[in-house]
Amino acid sequence: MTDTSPYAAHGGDGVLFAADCPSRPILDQIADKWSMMALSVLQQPTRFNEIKRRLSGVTQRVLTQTLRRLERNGMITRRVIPTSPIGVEYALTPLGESLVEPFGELYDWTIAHADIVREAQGDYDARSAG
Amino acid sequence: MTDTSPYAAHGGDGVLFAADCPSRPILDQIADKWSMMALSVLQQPTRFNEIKRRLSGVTQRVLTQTLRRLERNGMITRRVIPTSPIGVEYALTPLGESLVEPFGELYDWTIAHADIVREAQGDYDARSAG
DNA sequence: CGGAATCCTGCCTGATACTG
DNA sequence: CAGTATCAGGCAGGATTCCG
Repeated sequence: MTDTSPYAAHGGDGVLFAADCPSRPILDQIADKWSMMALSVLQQPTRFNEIKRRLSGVTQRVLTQTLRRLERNGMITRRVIPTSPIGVEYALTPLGESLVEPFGELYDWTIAHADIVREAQGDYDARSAG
Repeated sequence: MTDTSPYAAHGGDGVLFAADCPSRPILDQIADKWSMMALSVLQQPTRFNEIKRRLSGVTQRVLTQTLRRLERNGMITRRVIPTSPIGVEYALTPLGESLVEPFGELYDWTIAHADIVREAQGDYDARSAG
C-alpha cells in the first residue's frame, strides 16, 4: 500500500483516531454490537422478526434504528413484501458483504478466546473482592 | 471445516448469536467504538491523558469505564508510576494484542470505504428529503 | 408482521470541584 | 496526573400501545 494519507494504514504511528481521521464518523455508525450482529445475521436475507429473534435481547425500537442506520450507510437493503400481513426482508449490499469479513474475524476471535476472557474476569473480580 | 461446536465458525448456518452463543457476553464487553479505539491506541503503552487526547470526544468518565472494563477482561494492564505527580500507564496484554488484529482490519475497512459510505448517506438523505 | 408513537426512567454528558 | 464526586439537563433506551 502506497501511503497517500496519514491514515492509510492501521498501526505503527501515532495519528490513529485523530479528530479528523476519516475512520471516526464511520466507526460511530457501525462499531456497536447490534450493528455487527445484524450484519452477520444478514449474510442471508432475513425478515424483521427473524432478525429480532436471532439478536436476543434487542428491542424492536433499537433494532429498527440499527437497521435504518445500516440502510442509510448503504450496507443493507430493505424490501417490502406485499403479502398480508406485510413482510419486510433485509439483505446485504455488496458494501455490507465486504464488512462481513472484518466482523467475522472479530466473531471468530470471541469464540476462540471466550474461556480466557471469562477466566480473566474471575481473576479480576476475586482480586477486587479480596 | 470440522465443526466441533455449533459456534465454531462464522457464517454459513443459522445459529449465529443464539441466546447462549459464547460470543454474546464478550461482544457486550468489547464491541463498542471506544474499546476498539482504546485498544488500537494502546499498541504502544500510553498514559491516561494521552489516550484521552487521542480519542477526541470521549469524556474522562467513559474512558475510565472503558479502560476498567478492558482491564477486567484481561486485555490491558494498568501500571501506576510512583512519580509526582503520579502517572498511570496502560498497555496491552498478549490477549489484548491478539484483539488488535481483528480491530485493525475493521479500521482499515473504514479507511478504504469512507467515500462510498459518505456517498450512500448522501443518496439516502436526498431520497428521504425528496 | 413491521413499525410508529407515546411515556417514562435512567444513564450519559459536561462542567466543576476535590483528593492522593 | 489520574482519577472520584457531584449536579444539571438531555437524550437514549425499555415497555407498552396502536396502526396499515
